[in-house]
Amino acid sequence: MHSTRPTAPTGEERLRGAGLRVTAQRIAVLNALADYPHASAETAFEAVRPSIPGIALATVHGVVNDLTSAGIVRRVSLPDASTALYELDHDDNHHHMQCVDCGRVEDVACAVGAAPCLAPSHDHGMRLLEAAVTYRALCQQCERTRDLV
Amino acid sequence: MHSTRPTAPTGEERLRGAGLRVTAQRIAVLNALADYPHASAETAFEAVRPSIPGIALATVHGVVNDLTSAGIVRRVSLPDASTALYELDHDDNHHHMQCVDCGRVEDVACAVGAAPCLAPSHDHGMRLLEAAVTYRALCQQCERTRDLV
DNA sequence: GTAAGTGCAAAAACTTTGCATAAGT
DNA sequence: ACTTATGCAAAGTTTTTGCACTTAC
Repeated sequence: MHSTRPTAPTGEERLRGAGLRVTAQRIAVLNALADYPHASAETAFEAVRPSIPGIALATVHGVVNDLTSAGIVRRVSLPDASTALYELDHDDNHHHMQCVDCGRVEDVACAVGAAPCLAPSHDHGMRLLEAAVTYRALCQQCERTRDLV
Repeated sequence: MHSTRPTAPTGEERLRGAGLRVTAQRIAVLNALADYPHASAETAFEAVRPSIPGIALATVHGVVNDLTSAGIVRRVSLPDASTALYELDHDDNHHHMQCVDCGRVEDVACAVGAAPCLAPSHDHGMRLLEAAVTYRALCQQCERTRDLV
């Protein structure tokens, strides 16, 4: 029997749903973010170049900005990365673990699921939207290297 | 009767404890961060200029980098700030709440206290150092402004 | 006296902007 | 057709680097 489970929307569907035009550049960037989660604009640019040789880095910046505003992509700001990273927004409110030495980033599932997953001790009169958790850590490889010092 | 409660170490004591030389610039930056928590390098620079007219912005960057490496200062990377912010590290493992509209930052006490205050669902083979929580929120003032749109 | 820190200028890294051209609807 | 997006180049921001000079120890 065939599954009746709804499939995740394609990049094209996501763009149309947000009222954005479907361009080769946007599709290519979405594909690059699927291949390289937590990619910088530069990384996405390099990943996209083979399929769209003429693309400009400024265009990639424009694309990730547009897609972030549309809620299709999430911008991730981590303490130990100097540049902004981007990932597909799957509405799963997951968090990130980063090696403070090499900067490697891993996803960490959120136990709660819906945002905000954590209540602050004081709301400072602000309306809470979401809680982003970053786990700062040391990966095995870096820990070994560090022991040699 | 006199209190026997230990006082917080002074900037000079913290510098000496880290094996760093005590300079007027470093003391001034530490004082600026006490006056302006969550200051950018530029903000600290402006705050320090009256007392040390000849100081260079590059020096402030150097100071906050050195003090961050020494664990005296914490670098705070927030999703809705384009520049790095710095605060004195009081080892209280507190978190931050930021208005996504105006960028205002408030401290949020951590219920647990000691880092890491939160356990990840999966550690990816990494040794956990600390969990940093950023609450993205909307302050009353910005919410009102937004309602007018 | 020696090593560490600072000031300055220049460069690097990252992102945005303005405008003509091209492409999507 | 009309509007939006792209490519390019240029400028804007933020941060780092190299080297001579100064200061803390």
